[in-house]
Amino acid sequence: MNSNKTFHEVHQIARLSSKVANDCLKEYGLYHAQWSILYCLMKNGQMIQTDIWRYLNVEAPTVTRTLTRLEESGWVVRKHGRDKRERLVELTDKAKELLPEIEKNVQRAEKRLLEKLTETEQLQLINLLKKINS
Amino acid sequence: MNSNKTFHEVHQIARLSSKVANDCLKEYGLYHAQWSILYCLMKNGQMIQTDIWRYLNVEAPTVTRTLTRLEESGWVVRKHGRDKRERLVELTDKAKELLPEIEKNVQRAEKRLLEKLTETEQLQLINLLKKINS
DNA sequence: TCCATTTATTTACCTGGGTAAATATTATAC
DNA sequence: GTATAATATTTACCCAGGTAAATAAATGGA
Repeated sequence: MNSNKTFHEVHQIARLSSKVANDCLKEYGLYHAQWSILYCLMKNGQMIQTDIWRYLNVEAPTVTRTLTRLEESGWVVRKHGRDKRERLVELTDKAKELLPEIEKNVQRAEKRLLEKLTETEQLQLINLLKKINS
Repeated sequence: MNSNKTFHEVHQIARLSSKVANDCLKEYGLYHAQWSILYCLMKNGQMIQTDIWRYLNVEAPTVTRTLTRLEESGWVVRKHGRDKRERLVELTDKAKELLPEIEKNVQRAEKRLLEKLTETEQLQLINLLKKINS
């Protein structure tokens, strides 16, 4: 009985979350899915596309499309590696310069998203989500 | 510090959630957003579109598009009311007949989504999500 | 060596979220 | 009564998720 409407509540929070994220990224011309890839590259350095979509847990075509946009807007470059099937993705200088500032903005936005919860509840939430996704 | 990566975790659970929902709706030719509207109509009876998007907390054009698909596939009908701006939406006989069975399927899918959590944790999660969305 | 299989990426097409602007109708103020 | 404002819906166009199938390159086995 208690699982009734789970989909609905998850759906609601997901839309709210991407709205808040998109909002704080707007001034940089970025969207939340683009940010998630840039964040990934900032923490891991050069990656091939397969690394990215496996880490983010999305499908390969989704990453292809988003990377195309990120390349067009000058946030990443893609090179061919020794294995010519792979594409090596890395941040541009513009990205390396701006990302730390953007990260701070995103962290503030995350705080706003959770501001109705106490510190304890915030920790509980993250842990429950991680447990489901594990 | 604890709010770091909230967007990421929420995003993950959201995709998992819609995947599980779509999967259990596949045999009826439905998608999760379509189900959410049908569920809404099943509980509330005839509604106008504004009632639907305000309840689901999405934008009007999103509901317009999804209703068009639901009408094409024979789940709902739309009529004009006394106020000619409004469109009254209601379930077809096919929908009324199948929805109770579909609801049971969806409830089972919701249980699968949460199966890694204890009963207590499931309640905690729903309550935390509701609190954020309130 | 050569053919079959695997792997990495892309293309085409579907659903579903958003915003901005257009349309049609109703409500309101003067 | 008529012009203006508000309301309900739609249209056009973004971004982002998915699947299925195509392409290209590398790997492996006979």
